[in-house]
Amino acid sequence: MNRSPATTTTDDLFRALADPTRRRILDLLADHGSATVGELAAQFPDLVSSGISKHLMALRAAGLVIATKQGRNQIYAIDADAMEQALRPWLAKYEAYWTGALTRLRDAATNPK
Amino acid sequence: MNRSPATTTTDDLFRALADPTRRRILDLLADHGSATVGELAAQFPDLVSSGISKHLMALRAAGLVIATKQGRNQIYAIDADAMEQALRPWLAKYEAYWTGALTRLRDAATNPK
DNA sequence: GTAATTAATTACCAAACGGTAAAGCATGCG
DNA sequence: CGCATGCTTTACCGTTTGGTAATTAATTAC
Repeated sequence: MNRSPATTTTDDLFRALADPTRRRILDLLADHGSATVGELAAQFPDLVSSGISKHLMALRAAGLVIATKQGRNQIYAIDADAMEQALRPWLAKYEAYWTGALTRLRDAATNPK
Repeated sequence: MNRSPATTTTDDLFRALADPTRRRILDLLADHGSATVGELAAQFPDLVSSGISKHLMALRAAGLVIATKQGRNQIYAIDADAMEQALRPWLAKYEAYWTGALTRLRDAATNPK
């Protein structure tokens, strides 16, 4: 039962991304690589840690994040594959509109820094 | 005062995208090019048209959609620029993770259909 | 001018959401 | 062992959200 959290639906994805605190958690994980609940909670002085825990559960349920237990800490990290796979099909529908971004991405991909 | 609806914040964007009905409205507009409230409402048998109107106002407030009055109809269409400009900065943070998508986008941009 | 059509607004309701506090569960340490 | 630590779960609360119904406004048709 420790399988991947059932495929992330578009619904799950966008519901999870709707909250600014959850997006900031993702940002922190993206910057930091991975972090424990305590480390994350320390970045939110206005929130109590169980609130962070709930947000993390939401992100985990949406499949955007994975947790690995290490001692009594939970190490959280972004599940890049799941995030991409959930977001890409949706993005694909709108890529046609974003020729500007497409060009920019082509540049970035063709001429990686 | 008919200028672009103040810049769309990341918050506005994701809050607007959080609702499945609003995402489906965007899909319909993306497919159909543009549509009136009535045409859109016809695609949602389970919803009453004032509900659609409210969703459209939400999308408009988020800057994802623009409306032009034509007779007694309102013609809605996606505001592609606003959508891109709101989404791109956020996407940029995660592009690094999605090398697969990057490659695919490079192909699409380099070798347009 | 009057009636019909289209959309937006308002008032209201139930459900979902984000937050806290407190209890519960493992795990590590003296 | 007994206690502290780190995190999750539960119970609860106020606010926001998505929905409907009814009213209002504007435009077209008769």
